[in-house]
Amino acid sequence: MTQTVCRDSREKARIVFMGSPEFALPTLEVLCQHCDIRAVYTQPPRQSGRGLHQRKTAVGQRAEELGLACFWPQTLKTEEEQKQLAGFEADLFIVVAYGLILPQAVLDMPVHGCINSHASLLPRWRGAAPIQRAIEAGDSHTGVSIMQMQAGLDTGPVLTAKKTEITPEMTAGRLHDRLAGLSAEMMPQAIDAIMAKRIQPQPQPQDGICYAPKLGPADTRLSLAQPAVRAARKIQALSPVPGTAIDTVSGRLKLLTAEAMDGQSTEAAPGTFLGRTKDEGLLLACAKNTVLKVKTIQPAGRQIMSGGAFLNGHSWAAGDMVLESV
RNA sequence: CGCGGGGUGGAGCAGCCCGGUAGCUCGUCAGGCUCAUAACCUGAAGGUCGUUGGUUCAAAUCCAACCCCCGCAA
Repeated sequence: MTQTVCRDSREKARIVFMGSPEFALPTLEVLCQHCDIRAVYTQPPRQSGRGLHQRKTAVGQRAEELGLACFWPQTLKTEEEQKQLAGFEADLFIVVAYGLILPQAVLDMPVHGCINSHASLLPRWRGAAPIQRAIEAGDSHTGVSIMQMQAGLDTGPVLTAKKTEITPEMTAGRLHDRLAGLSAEMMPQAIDAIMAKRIQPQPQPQDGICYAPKLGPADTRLSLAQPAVRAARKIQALSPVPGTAIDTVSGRLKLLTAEAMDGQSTEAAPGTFLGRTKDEGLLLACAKNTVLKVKTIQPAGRQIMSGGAFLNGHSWAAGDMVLESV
């Protein structure tokens, strides 16, 4: 039995997998079959969530369930950590949303280098929040790129990329799942190609570079003093987590899905409630006479519900200013 | 022991402080009005008020314990 495992292992690429959030899970699952995973690296458990308990990362948790050796160093800059990492004698490091910087010494460690899958069509949206920023910007499409890692932030030459459409109904959550799946689909081929040296990584073009800064506190508050189209994109870009909210006379409302009402206009000031739609939407005035249809909503402390359901329990009348004056 | 909100017919809420007939908006069903309708009118069905125990003549309401859901912050 042990011999069988050894024989299989010789044929499979020996890798170290590095990743942290859910985005990396589908790829981890696939590689579990396709490679000999010598070790999994992830971010250390942190206090998080309600109650501030120590929580493992999604990857840490899954790796444990899969019976994989799992490590969560604070940094890879120390000699000690690097020595351990080198001990796995991996052909390749696979990095998917790991969140720790790999020092040059680590990048140089595996025979075939380090490859990283990134949720955008590079060089567009390098950085921390490519999925959200692509939706927020109103991009018509995005994708996944797998690149050979370099020291810079998502600057390495691209091995392969796959494109997918961003429809108006797309939320960050759904796009996240789609791209996470794409990454998993693409990775085995990319690994085979690089191991066989069948692929020539293409340097990223100098044109079209842009960066996707990580989400911050400012992103979780929505201004209606912008056209409905922009507000709707922002809502979809932050949905379902962390979500973006407005403060109303009925408390804080996280807006989870919305669309701009192209055909409609209003004279009412931004923040005015304009009525409900037959399909359970809630209409709000935005800047420049535009109208926003909020489809789903989550009041603080409550469940997610449709705009119409929310209105059933609140006596908002068309024409009311519902934004809480600051 | 981070801070906080909530569990009431199918949905969203009020009632709780100050115990005493189950309320509102919507949905569903039936009928009516209408050329017609997502509009309007009339009527009906549908609830162990999260669970268990306690106090009381009487508990959705007061007390205790427990279960479940969620927001903030990180």
